[in-house]
Amino acid sequence: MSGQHGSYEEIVRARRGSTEFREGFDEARRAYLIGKAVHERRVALGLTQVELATRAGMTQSALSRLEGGGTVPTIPVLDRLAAAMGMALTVAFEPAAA
Amino acid sequence: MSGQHGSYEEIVRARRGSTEFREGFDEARRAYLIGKAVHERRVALGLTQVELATRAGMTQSALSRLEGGGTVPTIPVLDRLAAAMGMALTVAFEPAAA
DNA sequence: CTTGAATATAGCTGTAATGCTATATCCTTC
DNA sequence: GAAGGATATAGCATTACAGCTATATTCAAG
Repeated sequence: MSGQHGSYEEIVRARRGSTEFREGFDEARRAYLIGKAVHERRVALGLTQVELATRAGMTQSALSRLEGGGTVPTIPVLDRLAAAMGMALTVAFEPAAA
Repeated sequence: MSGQHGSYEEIVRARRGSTEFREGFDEARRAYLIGKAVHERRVALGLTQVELATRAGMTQSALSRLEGGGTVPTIPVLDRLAAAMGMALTVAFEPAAA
């Protein structure tokens, strides 16, 4: 058990510095932040998922998945969502923070 | 010929106002603008496609396709490109212009 | 014109998001 | 607790992007 325990922690420690691990983390955060923004805006508009999804030409299940941070949405989907929420999507390269 | 000619123009005219047509146009423009931004930044950095693609962990062919506006890139790819170009990607919902 | 580097394209495969339908689960009201 | 609305999840199919390799085309220098 102890051998397995040490081995597991070593693996996690090694992966933490790897590009793949970081990308996975960044993607999950990106998905989370987008989902959160959509959720908040939807609630602010007083819409159900069905209503917003219908407006955005998508399914309630897809919207639920998105709001929950389960996927990194495609830009066309985000464009449609933005329009449905009376907003505009900005996708831009900006100077990197120091 | 004239019947077909008129019919074709009517179809185009009808499609122009349709959501599908507009979405296709908006997507193409989105792809174009993103590709243009990447191209300009790459040239400004004095990098070849191979060099930038390598930095961004993608293939030269994918980069060429992207720069040419052939695809609407996924957000993870744009994130990697931004990092490779020393920039940051912004994806945000903003108030719609009037 | 030739050569080599840079870029664009072709054709196929793999992957992840989204769509679809159905259903489970949660939440609120009575 | 029951009922109904809202949301989350399951499982499968479809689609588009990106990967891969190879090659065609373009471009610039000699």
